[in-house]
Amino acid sequence: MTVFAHTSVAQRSCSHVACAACALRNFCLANCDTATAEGGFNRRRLRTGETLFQKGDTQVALYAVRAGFLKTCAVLPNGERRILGYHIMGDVLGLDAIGAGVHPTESVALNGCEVCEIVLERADRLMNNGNGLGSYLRRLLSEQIARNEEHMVALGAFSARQRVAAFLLDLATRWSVRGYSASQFELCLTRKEIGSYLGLTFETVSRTLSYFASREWINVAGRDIHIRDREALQAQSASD
Amino acid sequence: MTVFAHTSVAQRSCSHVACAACALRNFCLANCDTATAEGGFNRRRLRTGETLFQKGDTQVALYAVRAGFLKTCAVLPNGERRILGYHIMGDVLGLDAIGAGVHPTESVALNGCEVCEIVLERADRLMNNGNGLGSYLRRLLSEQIARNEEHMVALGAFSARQRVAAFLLDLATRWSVRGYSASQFELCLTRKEIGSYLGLTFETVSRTLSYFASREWINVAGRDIHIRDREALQAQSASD
DNA sequence: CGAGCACTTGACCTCATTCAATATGGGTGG
DNA sequence: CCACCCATATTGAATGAGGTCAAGTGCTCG
Repeated sequence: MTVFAHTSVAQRSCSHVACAACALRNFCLANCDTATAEGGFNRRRLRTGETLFQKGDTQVALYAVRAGFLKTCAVLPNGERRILGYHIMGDVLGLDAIGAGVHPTESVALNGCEVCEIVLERADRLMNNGNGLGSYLRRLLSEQIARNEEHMVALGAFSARQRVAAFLLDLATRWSVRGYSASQFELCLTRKEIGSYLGLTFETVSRTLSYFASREWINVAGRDIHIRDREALQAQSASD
Repeated sequence: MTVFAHTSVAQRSCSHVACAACALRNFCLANCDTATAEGGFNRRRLRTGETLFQKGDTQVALYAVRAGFLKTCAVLPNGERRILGYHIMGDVLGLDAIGAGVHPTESVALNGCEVCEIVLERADRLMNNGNGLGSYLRRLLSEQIARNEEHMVALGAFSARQRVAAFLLDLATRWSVRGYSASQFELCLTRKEIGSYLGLTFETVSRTLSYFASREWINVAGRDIHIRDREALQAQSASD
């Protein structure tokens, strides 16, 4: 196994053919020549409902979403699931498993998905070569902590309307960052799942969406959302 | 500036005199010969109420608590603070700042504190030497994510009694891991701060502690807590 | 000794949950 | 193609956990 001693000049740009076709080259872990030079990543395809990793899995790996939509859940002792996060193309999953060497959560595809998998053992080998991949991952980890902290604030301090408004705006932003419409998109989550993520019941989520629709801030048709008044939602998500 | 090319055999044991006296050698970042060999860390002493770092600080650093008790807060647009975590000896702070290069939170001493400070720039230099310090930090980051996820579940799914019981047990565990009593300790937080951390009002925290005391599960005297029935608290924190 | 903060406790109220009834709609098999 | 089913979603009404407001105690510090 070759271990790379030198760092490419263009650390953050991916010219390797395996990744050049990937729409995620600006997000993905593969975004580093030394990684692809070692042979690229495993690809995995998942159908709706299929499990990417389970709580307790010791085959610890990181995953970059190439296509599709996944959720990550905490599994409570009574078997209940609470959604901790949802992931769209360009997101990285499995960051909470590095510490213990065991996945403490489970991740499930919400529609057809394709992910890049990199087994941690291998990532570790790559990262300790002073090639910048290590600090890239540290940044990812730290950003995840900062995002989770925002969600903790929402869960601890915001009303149902604030949470739902913030959720819609977060989704809109994430899609628009990736070049998609910020005003029209599909909730790939059921009302129940949104509730689980926001610490609310599904009835409350449904009522709140109806309330926003009645004010003509959004249009709702099942899981299709059309944001008509972003300002109003922003005001709602921020209002004391 | 010397950059270390070789890794000490005893990566995780600290024999350097500056750290040998430190009760935290099993936790602290300094727990690596190459770090101390480069000259040790800055030490900072803080009085009650003094700020370790503020939201927006660009002098990004990590901190290991040597003594004392600190809280980390999110600062809301209206100036309100929500407590995201509290830290006792051996904990590491500032992990959420690595990604953006700016501290997104603030940290305040709740009593007299001493911390080791390592500026990120310097830490980064040390970590890219294949000496294991990088993967040590990754583990810390990942463990922080896993801990935050547990707290997210608590905030989203648990009742007031469950949250307060879990909080007491968490504190007990953290003290006992460090060799102190798991049944008798001081809450270094006010009721208001506990409430902020748990997503509750201070009245609810007070009432809940009184309720536990009335059941003789704990004794409460101001901020001094005596846990008399750990089993009961555990049952309470887990009960549906 | 008075001011101010932390804490406790009571009474009331509100927002979200719970329970329930009723659509809606995609998928399957006849 | 339709009929049926089950999961999902909406909406209403009742309930309750926790929030809000308020009163009063105790403690610390100047």
